[in-house]
Amino acid sequence: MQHSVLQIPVQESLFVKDPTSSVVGKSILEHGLILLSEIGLEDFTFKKLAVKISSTESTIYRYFENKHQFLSYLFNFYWAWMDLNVAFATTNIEDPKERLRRIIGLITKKVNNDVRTPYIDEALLQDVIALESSKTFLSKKVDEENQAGYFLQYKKLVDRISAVIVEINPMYAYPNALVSTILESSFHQRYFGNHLPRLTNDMHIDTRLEEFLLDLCLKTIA
Amino acid sequence: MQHSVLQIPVQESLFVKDPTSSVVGKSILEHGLILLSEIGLEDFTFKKLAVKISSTESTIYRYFENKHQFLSYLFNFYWAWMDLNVAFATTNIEDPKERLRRIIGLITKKVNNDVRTPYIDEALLQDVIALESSKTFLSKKVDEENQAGYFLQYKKLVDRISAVIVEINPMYAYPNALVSTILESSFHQRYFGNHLPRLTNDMHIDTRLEEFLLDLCLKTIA
DNA sequence: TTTTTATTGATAGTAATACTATTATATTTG
DNA sequence: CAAATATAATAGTATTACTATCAATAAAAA
Repeated sequence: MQHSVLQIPVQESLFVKDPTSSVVGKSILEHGLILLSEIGLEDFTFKKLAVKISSTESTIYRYFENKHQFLSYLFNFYWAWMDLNVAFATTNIEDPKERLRRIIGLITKKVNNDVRTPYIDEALLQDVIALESSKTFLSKKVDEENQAGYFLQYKKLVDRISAVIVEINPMYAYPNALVSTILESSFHQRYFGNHLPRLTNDMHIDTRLEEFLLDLCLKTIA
Repeated sequence: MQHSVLQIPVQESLFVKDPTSSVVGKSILEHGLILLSEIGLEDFTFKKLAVKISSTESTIYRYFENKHQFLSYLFNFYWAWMDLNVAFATTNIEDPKERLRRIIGLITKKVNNDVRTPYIDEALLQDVIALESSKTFLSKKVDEENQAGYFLQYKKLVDRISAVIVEINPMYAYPNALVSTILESSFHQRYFGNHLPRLTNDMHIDTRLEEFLLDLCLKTIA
């Protein structure tokens, strides 16, 4: 019996050749993610990945222009997947405050591997995105990459959550700013909790992070 | 007549040889900052900087281990300088809310070059830190660098502002988290305003950014 | 099933990066 | 003035970030 497979759509501008279209491509995704989580973007090279999957650099270059594009692919995958989860978790919930509560629950809690997406381990992906995602947009090439659609999925999610905020308080002037602030903060506060504890207040437990952001959000738009 | 010179203290772990102790060192700081602002950290190399200041790579390596350490030096300089400004702007102000207001004014508004610090142009530095600062701590070497004191000045400022929050509301559970969130947000929201406007709400004008963060802050700790 | 086409692996090569080492020449300090 | 120190010039290495070529092989079309 085969379980259902989740197809996460990623822009064509984020790859040279669709990695999901072949066995090597899927291997690049799977082991590229693992390698990234192990050594970080700075030390990550296509050469090392090639050795790991018993292939060659030139093959990997046929799928991705460079490691930055590879990271951006994962970035989009993550947010597309999260957007799907958010959409699912909020359908048929009348009360917008309850929807916001569920959304903040989703973005603050540690995720588990989604078995419906083979070759991508979401638990690993979340760690990688927490550490590396800011590097996708903090670059001199933002405008060019933005034009190419590198940040579409992230923007879509921000829009979706902003809409909930507007529903709760149509007069609030900064819904998108608030949403992108809590999304960034969610990653950074957890990271600070693990590495720079003086910059936060004991964020080891998911529920504290959730309480911090939910409280901040509700009070701000009240 | 000589105007006063501000000495900004930077940890010894952030350089090999103190760049303020020599003419070449100061030139490295001054033109390194300019070059960074022009081409960004990814394309920045000591070779390019050496050419720019008519010196050599080996000379620059005698001051900084690598470009990451150079960035961290600037990161600390910026926050030490900002901490000084915050301290100055809040002395003799009784009301903690007024102090918070002034602090948020300081961190959200565009800074001008401080003539008391030769060879460092704070206006440029702010732009560079906005774009690159996250890269100082989002790395696999955080713990090691944290141990070495790479983030001391940032932590000091967060503590100082947190103390004000605690004064306003001693019961608020997340003062440090709130402060690091607004500091990060301040940079990112302005950046989004310039490059990814869909992630924010018209943050071109300093006063809007200020209003957004002050409102968020005051309501959260109310 | 054969031919065509596309994909991969193997190999080679280039320019740039991120350094380290050596030495002659300046410059500063005692 | 001598001694110590800092710099510039030069050279060199390992790695990175690619690009190019081509033979072997797998997949698709005829």
